[in-house]
Amino acid sequence: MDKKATLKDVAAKSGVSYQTVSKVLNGKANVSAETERAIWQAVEDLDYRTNAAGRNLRTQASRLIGYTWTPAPPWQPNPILDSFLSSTIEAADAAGYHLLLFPTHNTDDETETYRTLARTGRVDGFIVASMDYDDPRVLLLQKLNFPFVAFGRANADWEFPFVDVDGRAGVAAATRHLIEQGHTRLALLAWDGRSRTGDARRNGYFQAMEEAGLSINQDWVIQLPGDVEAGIEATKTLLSLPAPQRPTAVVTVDDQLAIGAMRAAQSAGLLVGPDFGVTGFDDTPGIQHYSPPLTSLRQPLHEIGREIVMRLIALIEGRTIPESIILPPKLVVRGSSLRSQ
Amino acid sequence: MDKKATLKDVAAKSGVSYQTVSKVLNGKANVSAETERAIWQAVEDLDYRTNAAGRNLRTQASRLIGYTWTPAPPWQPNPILDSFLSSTIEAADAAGYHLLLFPTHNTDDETETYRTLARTGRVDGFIVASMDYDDPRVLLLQKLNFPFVAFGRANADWEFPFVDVDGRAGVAAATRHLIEQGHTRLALLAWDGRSRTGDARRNGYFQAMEEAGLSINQDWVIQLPGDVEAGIEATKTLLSLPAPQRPTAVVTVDDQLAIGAMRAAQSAGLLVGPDFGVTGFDDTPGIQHYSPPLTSLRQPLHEIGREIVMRLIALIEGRTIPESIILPPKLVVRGSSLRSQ
DNA sequence: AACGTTCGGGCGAACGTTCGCCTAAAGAAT
DNA sequence: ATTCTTTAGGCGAACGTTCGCCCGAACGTT
Repeated sequence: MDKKATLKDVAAKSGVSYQTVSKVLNGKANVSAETERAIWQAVEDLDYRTNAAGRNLRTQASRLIGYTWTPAPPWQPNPILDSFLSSTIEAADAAGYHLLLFPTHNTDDETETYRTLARTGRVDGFIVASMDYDDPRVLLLQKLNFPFVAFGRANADWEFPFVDVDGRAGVAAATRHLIEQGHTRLALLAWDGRSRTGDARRNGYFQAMEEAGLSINQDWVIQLPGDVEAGIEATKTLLSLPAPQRPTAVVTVDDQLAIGAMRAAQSAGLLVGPDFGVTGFDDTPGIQHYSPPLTSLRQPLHEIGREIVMRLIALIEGRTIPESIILPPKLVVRGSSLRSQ
Repeated sequence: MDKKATLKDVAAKSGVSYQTVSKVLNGKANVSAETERAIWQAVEDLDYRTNAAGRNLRTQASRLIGYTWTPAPPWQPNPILDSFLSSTIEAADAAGYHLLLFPTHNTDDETETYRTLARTGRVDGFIVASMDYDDPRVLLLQKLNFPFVAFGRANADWEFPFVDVDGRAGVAAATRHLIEQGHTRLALLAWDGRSRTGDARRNGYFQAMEEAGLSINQDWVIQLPGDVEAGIEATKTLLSLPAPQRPTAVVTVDDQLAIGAMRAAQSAGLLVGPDFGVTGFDDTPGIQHYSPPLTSLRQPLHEIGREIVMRLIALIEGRTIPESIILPPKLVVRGSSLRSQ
């Protein structure tokens, strides 16, 4: 590495003190036009750039935002990573921040990494995703009084800034859509375990069913892990019900489950769409090329990233932060849910 | 934010000078067992963590690695991002480094961001991906004498540390596999434009065809953008050839093209696999659930991430760096390339 | 008794900024 | 002619580390 020019080098070259150079560069100066020109000239000649470590030390800020996510197994697509990261990075960049990625050590205490990053001043704030009830990260960051914005919510009575997607409204829309297609016997594939996101999506189904005056068969609501295999198994079970109780469509809370449902229905000789309706959640890139293309709910990831970053930076910089928001997903209708193709 | 304990606080509490505390924490001390205990006790009591800005300034290092990628359009899956990032982060973390993500501004000079990040000392080195011939980033970083390791190669006569995947061997294996399935008329869908990666993959096809003594029809080699729509169009063209010159299988250089090929073949009433063989490249997560599941080439992303990071950190820390390596992708055979299902 | 040696730890300095306060000179106002 | 105000920029200090050098005391050696 070549050594870099410092403020002192620029100062020496332009004949002022280095503190004055600093002021000029930060627009806080009170200097003659001539001096200013000389300084900028020297900056250019030396290709001077403010040293990040020096600035960080002095300002007690890193201009870094921490983010982590739980990587999917290699055979499972991550429906949102690319879009979410790129919109986040872009928004952060516009405000002079960068994103720092850190790993999730599932071995030990999962909050330890957050604590270290916070206390060492490595990052100025966190984007906390994959939220869950009683999320220990929220507890920790609140105790540390450290800036963060969540993607999603936790316990109903916890207060913290967040941006969330209205999973209930989304799944309700999908359910209504299937009902409009003429289905009356609709099953639900939802996640097992309790999570706020899972509860919301499940409730969307209940809400839409109730509003349509449709009864819900206990056997139609299946809780399972969110992967294709589980979706296949569950759908097989559904299709083995006696004909009058057999559902003609299935609403799912993620695309993996929906893919499983499609595969199982197809193995059973059903035509997905006309015979058996399926909807997913996330609009995972690529599902438009499945046969049939999968109807799904698309989260406004670009907006989510922007809104999260905007709030977080306001929080970091001590400005007042806009109210938390809940954004609606968009139902993208494709062949898997259409009776007539 | 609560204020954090510094070395001086720890020193005051344990009755030594703060410099001594620093030495103990870094294992360079020469102190009595008793003093050492007292210091560690104070560290624990105060929950002291080394301040990153202070250390960075003093050591002239950020312990940050820069990475950027070109985001895919939202409807296109990114086949490698999740796996590559997580393996990279993990490897970096193990060595005490973090990953800094920065955006690609396609508006202005694309190297400007690299230059700034390097000269401000924001990062200690780069992972440079999406390599191409005459890549200006390589030129810049070499001029700056700044540490980087590339994922992929550029011009044949350029020398720099890299980790690459043997695209030629991969596509050759896919081609041979189709030949073994009994195909003799094989087409190739390859990227237009020149890129080292594209050339390598294309050459894999030529190599395998030649080795098998099969002749190549000019019409069978199509250069096109790497997306599904282009794949569909190109395959339609192939299928409209007079029967004797019509290919019975197509080798592609990425999964998007392969998906396009499958769709076009299916629209033409062909059974993909038995009637028409297709292979892709990247083993994009999710393609195992297409109908039929797509045969593809899987890059050893976990190993790639590890090897890149290992080299980069060696470079940064001035250690001797292992030779660059070229890793083989693995052919994952699925229904799209099998004659008998 | 004078001399080295090791042990245990102190101390000054520097990394590159930013920030608040100070001041010399010049011009304006009384 | 004196005072007041602005203009233009200097200066000291501090952010929290790490590193090399120094030094006193204790100990053992001729």
